Amino acid sequence: MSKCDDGLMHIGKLAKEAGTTTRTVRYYEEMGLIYPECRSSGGFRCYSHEQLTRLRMILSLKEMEFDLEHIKVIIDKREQNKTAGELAHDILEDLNERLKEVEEQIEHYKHIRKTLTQTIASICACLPCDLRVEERLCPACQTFNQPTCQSVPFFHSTSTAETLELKL
Amino acid sequence: MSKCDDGLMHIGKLAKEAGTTTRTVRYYEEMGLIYPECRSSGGFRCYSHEQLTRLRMILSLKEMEFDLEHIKVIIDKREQNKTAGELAHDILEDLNERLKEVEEQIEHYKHIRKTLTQTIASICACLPCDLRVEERLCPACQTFNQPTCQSVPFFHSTSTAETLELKL
DNA sequence: GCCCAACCTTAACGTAACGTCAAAGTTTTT
DNA sequence: AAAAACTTTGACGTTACGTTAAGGTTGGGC
Repeated sequence: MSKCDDGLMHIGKLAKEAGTTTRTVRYYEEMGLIYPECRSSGGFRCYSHEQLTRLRMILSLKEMEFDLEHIKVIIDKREQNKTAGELAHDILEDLNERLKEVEEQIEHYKHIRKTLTQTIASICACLPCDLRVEERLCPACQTFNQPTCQSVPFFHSTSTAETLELKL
Repeated sequence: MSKCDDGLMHIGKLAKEAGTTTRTVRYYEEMGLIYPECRSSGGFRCYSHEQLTRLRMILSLKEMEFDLEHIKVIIDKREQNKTAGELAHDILEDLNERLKEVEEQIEHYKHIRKTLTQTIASICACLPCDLRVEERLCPACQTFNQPTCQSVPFFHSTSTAETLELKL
């Protein structure tokens, strides 16, 4: 009979059940997010099923890419003696805020995609060019913002960038 | 007449022109991405307009969220004595690969958005609940995966998560 | 009671791309 | 020449862990 046997588990089991690593669990402990129920006589961390639930909540929020600081704030709200309705209200704020950020991320990456796509199209035009490095450095092509020399690829962008500032 | 006056500029000017910071420029130098044309007698870095163009290229690629290691590889390709067409071919590979990753990012955040939206909808149902913390811990609600108790909010998810694992 | 594998402990360095001092030297302006 | 503005190197801080390292603990078999 181990000291940690009445429904408790060591860190390895906890981590595996939650689908994470022991290092992560220890780190979360350092950050004040989760603590073992007790320690074995030898110093091993022992966790209850309730801890497992808590860990799963943390990982859930992490999947939404909340940072640990924020996750701490969110799960600590449960400890404040509020009604479930009040708690729901609080947490909804966090989730809605995060939702907004996520939508901004989507827009951000759509913007990147657009720029990339346009740059790719531009550069495709240069595939047939046979000029070498030295030849590419002709005065005409060094004219900024004016790709006057047709056979020498010179991609650029102003601050209202449509394509990347790439010089071949 | 400064030592750095024939069309050259110090690091502050360079950074400002490129829309970045001096710390960033120095860091890029550490990483082997860009070097000053020369140093003043007092040790100040002096950059030419060509360096500025290079820095702009680096920042352009950074906006596409290439890591610096990769950016180094890409801009170093210009030094290899290839034709513009060959170079274009090489760079197109990098850009297309990045494009694919960006599209994955978009899907990733769309997935997060979906989960968040569904969780928000679930939790909204709990807003009218008046139960307090201790009351919420009733045996019925601790039954995993079975929110049998209607007035006690208990949000969960299996591995095929549709909403977050949040327990109010 | 002993042994060994499998597990656990703390400690500490490494990561990416800079931000942010600090203390001291240089350049530019007044 | 003094002061303001700029630059230098150096070094620690950031986030969320991964990855050794060196050494204890547990659990099961004999």
